[in-house]
Amino acid sequence: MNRTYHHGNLRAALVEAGVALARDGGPSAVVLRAVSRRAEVSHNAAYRHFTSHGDLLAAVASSCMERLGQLMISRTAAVGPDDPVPRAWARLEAIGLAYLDFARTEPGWFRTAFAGAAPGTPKRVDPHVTDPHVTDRQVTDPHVTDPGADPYALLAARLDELVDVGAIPADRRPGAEYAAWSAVHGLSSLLVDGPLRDLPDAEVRLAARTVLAVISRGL
Amino acid sequence: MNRTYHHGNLRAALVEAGVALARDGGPSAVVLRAVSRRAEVSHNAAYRHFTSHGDLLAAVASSCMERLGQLMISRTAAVGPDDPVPRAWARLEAIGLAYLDFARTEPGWFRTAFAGAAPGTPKRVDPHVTDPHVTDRQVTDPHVTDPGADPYALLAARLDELVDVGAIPADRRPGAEYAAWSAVHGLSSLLVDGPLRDLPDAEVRLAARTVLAVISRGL
DNA sequence: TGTACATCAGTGAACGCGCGTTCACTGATGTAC
DNA sequence: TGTACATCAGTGAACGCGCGTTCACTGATGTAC
Repeated sequence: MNRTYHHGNLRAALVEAGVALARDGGPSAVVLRAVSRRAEVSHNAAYRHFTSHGDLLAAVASSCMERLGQLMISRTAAVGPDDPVPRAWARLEAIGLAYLDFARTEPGWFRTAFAGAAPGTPKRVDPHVTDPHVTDRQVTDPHVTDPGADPYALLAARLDELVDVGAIPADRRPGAEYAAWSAVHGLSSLLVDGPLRDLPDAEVRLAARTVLAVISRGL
Repeated sequence: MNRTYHHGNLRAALVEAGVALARDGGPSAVVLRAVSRRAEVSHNAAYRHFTSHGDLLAAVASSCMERLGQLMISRTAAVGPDDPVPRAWARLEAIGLAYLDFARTEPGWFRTAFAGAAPGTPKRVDPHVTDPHVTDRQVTDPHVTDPGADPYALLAARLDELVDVGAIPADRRPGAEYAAWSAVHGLSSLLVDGPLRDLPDAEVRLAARTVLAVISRGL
């Protein structure tokens, strides 16, 4: 980070500052003036790189989402090379646990990742898009810089693997991502933000175990 | 609502006004001054009935939570009187669908119901409480006026029923509420607030069906 | 039944706050010749 | 290599805004005698 009058990479520095603020305070801490302050820049400099506060927040949210994806990737890679079937199950469980751990250890980032599109700034998904590079069901944020770290895609890959190795019948595959994602995301939300906020650790472990077991069994 | 200088029931009127605002705008629309305006009262009158804005918001959130519970109750009651086992399953599914429908048709209320305790105003749950009237695992808001309309308790009752009629083995009961609640809450959140916000209706139906099927099968 | 008085439940004005955004500006950079 | 100049990326001051909260107040109500 050079210290000339022209910053050099202010956009990235602002996102980084926003991520740091989001870590403790969640999305509401990503305040334009506070972010600028932290980046040691006047509070209107951000307008050279973002059209509005919401635009900046969306970029910060994408970065948080990517961090979640990175954790999922590293946990998947750490799963030992068993037989294909138990391995595929273990890898699914690994991304589920990564998701839960991310939510629990970085609640600010977790909340920010899913607060990217405020009401009034809906994230449009046009189902009739014809661009061949756009997959059939694109739900991720286009600003995520590493498309390989998209949590949704990572989940879909695990489910495909389960079908490929014959662990689950192919006719169970449609909609399976909704079930798996909902269960893990729901527990995360209830624990981070919701009425299970103060659940004792032992209960949290029981909840995590049960959720993952019910999903595996149910698929 | 009498129109004397002394309102008579301003507390209830403020909560009602807050609920009306939350319906369109979610929790962030429950602004102390806006609520007072809607109740046609000066904007500091609320301090006769609530200690702070957060206190008012919590009361509004409880009311929203109660509405969710009421819908779950009425849907449960509408389930036909089959044999005990399919009936118990149908009743579980009914509360799950009620939850999803509530989230989809009243997103403002749904978001407000779960926004009651903002970070900084944690809802304390003391696991060592000795009051015999407090159940073992109290997670609900003490301000809910109808304790019978507590969504968590309603879910627990359905799961107990499933065990009672022999639909699921008793050793599957512990933690089952986490799995069922997480899955349904997670899908609701992803659809209302999250990346599945713009999912086409057909996909929403597939998602709902899959989530409920996976949970039933997994239990 | 009438009156004095304490208490309750509202009012109206004002406070300081941090926010997002806009404006006219200026210093730094890159390019054409 | 040097210079003129357009463009880029910052600055500093100011804007209006609605917010939660506090203050001194006053009209309405209920109670004791």
